[in-house]
Amino acid sequence: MTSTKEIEISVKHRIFESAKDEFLKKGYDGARMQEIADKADVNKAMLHYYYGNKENLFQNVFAELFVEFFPKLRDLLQSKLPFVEILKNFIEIQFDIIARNPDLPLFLNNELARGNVHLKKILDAKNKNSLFLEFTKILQTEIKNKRIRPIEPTHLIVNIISLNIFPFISKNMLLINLQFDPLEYQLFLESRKKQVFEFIYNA
Amino acid sequence: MTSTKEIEISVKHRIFESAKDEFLKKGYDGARMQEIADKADVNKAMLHYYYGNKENLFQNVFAELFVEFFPKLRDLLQSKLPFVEILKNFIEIQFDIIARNPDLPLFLNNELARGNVHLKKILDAKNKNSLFLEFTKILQTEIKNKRIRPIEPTHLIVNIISLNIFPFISKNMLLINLQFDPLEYQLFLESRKKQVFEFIYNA
DNA sequence: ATCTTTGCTAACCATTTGGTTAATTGATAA
DNA sequence: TTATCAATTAACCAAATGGTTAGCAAAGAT
Repeated sequence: MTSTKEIEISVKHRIFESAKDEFLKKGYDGARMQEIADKADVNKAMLHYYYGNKENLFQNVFAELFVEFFPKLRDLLQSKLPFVEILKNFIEIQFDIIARNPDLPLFLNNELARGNVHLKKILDAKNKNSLFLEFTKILQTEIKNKRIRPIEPTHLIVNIISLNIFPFISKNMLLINLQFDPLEYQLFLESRKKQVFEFIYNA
Repeated sequence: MTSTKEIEISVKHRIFESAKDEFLKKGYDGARMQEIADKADVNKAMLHYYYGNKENLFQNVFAELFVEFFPKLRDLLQSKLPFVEILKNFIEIQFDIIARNPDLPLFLNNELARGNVHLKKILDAKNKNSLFLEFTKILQTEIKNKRIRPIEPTHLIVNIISLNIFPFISKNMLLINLQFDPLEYQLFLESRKKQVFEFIYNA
């Protein structure tokens, strides 16, 4: 029934998923090849058989993590929707993407801080004609036409990203400082999307 | 001139500072005892002589990192200043503390994400009668007296923290996404304190 | 039937890394 | 002067960890 080919895909895929878990949770340094193998329920030698070495496995994993990230936001910014709608959608789309990958932002910042050159290259490339440049232009037009309060576009953009991403990056700090239990935290996140929009809109 | 005692203090202190650097930069897993010894210009055995083992050295380091953190903010919240002043000072004090320890937030979130139990304990303890609870009370009073726009206090607090801390945690991402060079980033940070206050105040 | 290729495993290897130890130095006290 | 004790070092050790290898088993090709 299971052809050699199917098995190959399945094992390779299990390794990949397991590695993704492990790297996201523990970072490059903390991740253990043996642990990845165990979670994928394969012999450790299989990791090298399919992916050569740790570094390469790592790169395979996070190269995939970006595929989803940018297209939706780019489409939005090029649409002709009214500004409020763009703003609202921008916040929501970004929020949803991150909610689906809650460990990603902390992971990325970590690897960058660690000086992961390869990751930096990938990001630089993805970021060629920058989303934020485009957003900046839209904001400048709005400000010139006095449809929104004057603000340095860079700051506004950073504000939006901050408000959206920070609760995910700092999940554990928030749990401690606000004395949330995990359920309360969940509810908090769910009410957050709307709150962030309102907050930005008011400011 | 240099008595034995002075040397002891000096060597131990050099180890401590070096370890702080290394742990903040690389995290527990990434930090290397040899590297710490080299940076402190001492024999590796000295680390164990003075601090026993890696775990203990680590705990010594980050236990100290909190001393400065909370008292100032607590004093502020217990003062009788008008709300706007409290808000303004809260933002500024928090910002300044973090600006002086820019690597700390990322480090903390990391260690918590990796399940550092000891760190969690320290934070729990420091956080006993919570700052944020106190701030929440102040906010509720202000809202009841209709001096500020109604908002869930938790969200407002998270907003303030987000806006303040995120640019430090995500330094590298911002450098890439906004295509800043380090100098521009520096200037950006300096203008940020005021911007954050205005933004919050308007919202 | 048999040869070849591919997926897979156990056992092994080399390096790194946290940690130890025995010996040395140098200051201080007797 | 000598005994003592803390500070320091080089050399070493054991465990962990990323990586390799020789061989097996089963599917496909000839």
